[in-house]
Amino acid sequence: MAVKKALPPYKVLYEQLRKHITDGNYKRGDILPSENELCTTHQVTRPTVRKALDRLVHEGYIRKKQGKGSIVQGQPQGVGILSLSGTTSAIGKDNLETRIIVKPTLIKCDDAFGFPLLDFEKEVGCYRLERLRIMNKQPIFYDITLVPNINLPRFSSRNFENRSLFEIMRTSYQIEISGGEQKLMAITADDKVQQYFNVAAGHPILRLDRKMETSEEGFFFYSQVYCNTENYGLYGTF
Amino acid sequence: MAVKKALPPYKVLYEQLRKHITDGNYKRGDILPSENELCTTHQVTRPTVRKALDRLVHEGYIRKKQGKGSIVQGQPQGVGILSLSGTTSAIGKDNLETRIIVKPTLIKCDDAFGFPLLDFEKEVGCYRLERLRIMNKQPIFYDITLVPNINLPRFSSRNFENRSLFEIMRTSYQIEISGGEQKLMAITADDKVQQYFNVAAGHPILRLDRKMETSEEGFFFYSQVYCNTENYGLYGTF
DNA sequence: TGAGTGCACTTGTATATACAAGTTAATCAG
DNA sequence: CTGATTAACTTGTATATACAAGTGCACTCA
Repeated sequence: MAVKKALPPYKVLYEQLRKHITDGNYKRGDILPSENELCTTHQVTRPTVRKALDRLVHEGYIRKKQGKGSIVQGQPQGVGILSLSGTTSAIGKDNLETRIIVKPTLIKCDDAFGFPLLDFEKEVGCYRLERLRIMNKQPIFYDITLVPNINLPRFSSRNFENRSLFEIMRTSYQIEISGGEQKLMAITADDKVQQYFNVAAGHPILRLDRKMETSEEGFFFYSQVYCNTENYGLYGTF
Repeated sequence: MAVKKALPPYKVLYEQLRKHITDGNYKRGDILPSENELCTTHQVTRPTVRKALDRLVHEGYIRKKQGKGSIVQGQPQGVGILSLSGTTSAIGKDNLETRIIVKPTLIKCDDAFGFPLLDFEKEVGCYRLERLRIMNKQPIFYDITLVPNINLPRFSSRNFENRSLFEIMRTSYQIEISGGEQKLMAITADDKVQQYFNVAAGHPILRLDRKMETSEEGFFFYSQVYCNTENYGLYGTF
């Protein structure tokens, strides 16, 4: 039970380099130590080093160039669709305000925005919360989130204002989002959305239904995001 | 100029296996020949075979299970945003028809759907083509593509019907899409789009502006995709 | 018969080595 | 001083080999 299996060397190296990048020890544009250097400093052979680097490349942390080296790219952006790109170029994070419309409430449901729920998820129920994200006094996102009621201590009483769910999951529960599925569509605003976004009837809205996979085997959560892309498009890299 | 560089063995094997999967010779659930078998049949060593398989895993064509083998997953869904998920679950590829509306034409432009063009791209001009993708007799995508006029032999005369640009790039020019940026928004159909999609005025449309990076240093291409998501949502994994 | 053991097969990880190919900077000839 | 060559680096690809670890089936023994 909970046997702490030693990480293979290539994963150790991967985690270490990754941390250096996310911590900012290596900045965008920096060149990582060469593969041979990493070999000697970590006492492994080149294929092992390359395996770690391959992973960093794949995830967008670094870029490699033959004859040159491994160039740090920085934090990969837009795993899925996360960041915003506005007509005004520079938008501080400070201008993004998050308001809770409906506090986390335990409900029973059979389906999460088109994604079928597992039997045990139906059984334990899900926390449901609604939030509105406002940028420069303008509502941009309205989202509904469903989180299955597995053992997440004090979940319903946590403060979700101005903190992303992803961040809470990671810092409070050591759960990371490892991937997911999403479905996108353009719709016209219904009454509720019209009101939240303060737009006219028939206004085009982007809707995003997502199922998030996590590092916790068998734990998923779900969200439905409505986005007013009139002034701010959804931006992402892939 | 245009030296036909021989593909390295691992890429040859990758292409071959990939083709077998996309052609349906290997179906979902099938087990690929074991790594050692592939070694003998292709006269390469295991690391080489594994490199090809790693790539297929990464792209979602196969899944590997230690002690068992390589299990075919089928067509990968949504590298970036590509595939479709309809209300009807099973949609054969056969039902997706691609029609060229405007054949590749060399034009000069300063800007590609919001992405600034490099100086040399402005100088050499771009091929522009327009396509309409039709599924079950219903137009789903309308896209405009801009490809800078670098040396791509016979580009303008190639057949783009029912073949993705990505595929042509890969097989004819050994150019792979390594990533990119995209911007998403919901809009209402303008006159042209209304006509192509045969929808009413004010119909919500999803617009996707993309800049594609390639394995060829400094070579990008651009597309603007209009999507009628009324019956088929855009589906992707991340 | 039935449960358990072991073997043969699979993929996972790692070493050691070799050469090809691209980049950069120093060196040398003019 | 300028320009071409060279040498020393970098990553890319490939071989050959070894053992660990997970899976599944056939065989054995109670």
